[in-house]
Amino acid sequence: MGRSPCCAKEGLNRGAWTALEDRILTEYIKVHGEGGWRNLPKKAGLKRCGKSCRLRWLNYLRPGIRRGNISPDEEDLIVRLHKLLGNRWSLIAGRLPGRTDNEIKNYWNTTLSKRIQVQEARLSAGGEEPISKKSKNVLASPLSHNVVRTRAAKCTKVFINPQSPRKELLLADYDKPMDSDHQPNGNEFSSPSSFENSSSSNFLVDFGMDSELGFANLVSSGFSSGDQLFSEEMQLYQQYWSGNIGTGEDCVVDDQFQPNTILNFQSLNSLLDADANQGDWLELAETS
DNA sequence: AAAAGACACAACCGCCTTGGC
DNA sequence: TGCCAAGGCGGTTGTGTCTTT
Repeated sequence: MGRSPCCAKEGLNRGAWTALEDRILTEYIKVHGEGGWRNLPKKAGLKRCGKSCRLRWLNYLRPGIRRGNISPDEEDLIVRLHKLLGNRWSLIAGRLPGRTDNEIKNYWNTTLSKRIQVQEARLSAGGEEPISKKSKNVLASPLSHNVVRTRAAKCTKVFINPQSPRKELLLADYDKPMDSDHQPNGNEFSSPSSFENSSSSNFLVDFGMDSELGFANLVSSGFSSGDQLFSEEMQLYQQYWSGNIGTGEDCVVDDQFQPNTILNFQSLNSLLDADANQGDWLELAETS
């Protein structure tokens, strides 16, 4: 009944890893490589759950891990990315070389969320009650009004409402706040304009890509050097919007765009530099 | 100096997604 | 197409350390 546990718990070590266990795991992975976590403990001679081995390796033993001393720049980046992505720790960590999702998550929950809370409390003149341990989880949750939900929007086609100007989706439009009550469905990806018009079907994007991947790559590829965003795919996309690719009504574009294809953001830097509501312009549908 | 409370972070848990068959 | 195993992820807990009283 129910899900079988990842491993038998009996006779396994739990809690903090010893130096010896670390060495065994490191040596084993050096020889055999990563993967096969379930069988790894038995093969390596570790009395640990496979998941535990994986976590230990990814978060602490893996080469290139940086520990502690999160710089102000990194901190700033975390705050911005969290504002945009919510608790997508792995995505955030992907933008911070050497940092792990677990470390960032911990840092957020113990330090940053509180600091932000204090800052916000100062801004809003009324004094707020001190942060209790119980309120931590609330603080850690994404700010719902401006978090980009990037999950599961598989796309293979682009549909354009012929009535809509092609460049309607350029960044200028995204300055407008989106109707937060709007609940997109299916594979819909709507421009703010379409939200404002309560016409969610004006614009559908289906790029044959995992939008999460696309956005993750957007974040990781262009964030620190905004103009890099204008990759080949970007140029293709721009050509498309300027009418050089695809013609006619309800243009269907297949295979023109690679997974990293993104909308015409001027740069992610400017995106993140803008005010707190900036994240509102993008919302990808969650599949239900 | 000791106890209590707060903090920081490593590790665990369970759900979800993905890929192979 | 459905099932299952494996991997990945985010939330939560446990515990050692630090700070305050």
